[in-house]
Amino acid sequence: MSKTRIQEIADAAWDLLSEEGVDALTMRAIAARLEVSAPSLYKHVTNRDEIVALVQARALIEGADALRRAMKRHPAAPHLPAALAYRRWAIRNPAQYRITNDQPLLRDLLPEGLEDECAVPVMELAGWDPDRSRVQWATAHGLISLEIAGRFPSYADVDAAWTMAFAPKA
Amino acid sequence: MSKTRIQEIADAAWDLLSEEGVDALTMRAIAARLEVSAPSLYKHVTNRDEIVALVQARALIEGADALRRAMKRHPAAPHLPAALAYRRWAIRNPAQYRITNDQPLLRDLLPEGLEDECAVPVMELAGWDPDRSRVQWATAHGLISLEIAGRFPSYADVDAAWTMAFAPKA
DNA sequence: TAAAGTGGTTAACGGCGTTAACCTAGCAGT
DNA sequence: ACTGCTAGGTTAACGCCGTTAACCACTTTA
Repeated sequence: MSKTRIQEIADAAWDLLSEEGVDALTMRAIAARLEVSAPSLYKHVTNRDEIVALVQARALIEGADALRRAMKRHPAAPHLPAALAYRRWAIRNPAQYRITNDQPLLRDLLPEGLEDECAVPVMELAGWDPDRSRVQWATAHGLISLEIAGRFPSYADVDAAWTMAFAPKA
Repeated sequence: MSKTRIQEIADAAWDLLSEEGVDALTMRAIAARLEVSAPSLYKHVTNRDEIVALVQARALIEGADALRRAMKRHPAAPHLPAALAYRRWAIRNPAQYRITNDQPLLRDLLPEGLEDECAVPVMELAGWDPDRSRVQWATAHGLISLEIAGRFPSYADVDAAWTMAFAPKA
């Protein structure tokens, strides 16, 4: 059973983001990667947003997986390792991170329940306190967003900030 | 002494963002607001980025001012009021917030030293600890960014998250 | 008075998402 | 074996985008 064409489109979009960044994600560029003309993409997808949603779905899943793996590896004190694993994933996939977190999620086009599923690990880390989980999520997201946007000066010790934010308090 | 044309362009861009959002900030729309053709903007500005930079500069200043005013009003316990004032400003100017914080700052086009100036109030709130200031900045930015992007469910108590993040610890 | 500069104009280019119209190969049903 | 449908391509084109080129009129300056 080979890859469906939609999967090939999603993969091409993902690779394009990895290699050339957010602005390179055009219908024509995706099509070129599949050696096909741009309009033919519309035989498989209703519009560009549907492709963006495929990317967002994969990004949500990969981010949550990174969190879960780190939590499993460090069951005693998972906070900092999990946070750093999430950061690592984001810094390695900045275009995908931005396309899923710096603009509205295309909820209508996402698999049912996916967003909630991916929030579970964060909830767990926060001891199922919803306010705390939102603050911790926001802190991680803020640090990543500012780092990706280049808002920290080059001499900034970003690791120290993550440690301060997520290391168990004495 | 009347407004310079560049100031009129910056104001038109600002208003356009307020009224129609990030995607509406096109050269043609700005020009239309000034009842002028799009190419004539290039007599005053070298490209669109220069206009974006004007918006970013104003947003940085207004955000920092909101912080400073709140700190002055609540000298005893400034953290939460300052954070909420910053949030309030951002939520009222979401397009401007996004254009200056969700993409790289156009540093080359910003007034010299502006970025550092605007970071001062945050530094002061963090007791001049650079790591702490970055964490607090990131937390506020993360909460705002997620709120603007609609990532919190409608039933979420966002105020409670801000209180947890910024209220003086017992 | 002539020259230079200022701030407009229209036409146009290449890139974008998207639509319309068409074509062709493969398969299904009679 | 012929018919007709469908799946998945094609090219041409539209209206938007940022931007450039060429031109023009008015004002200032030498």
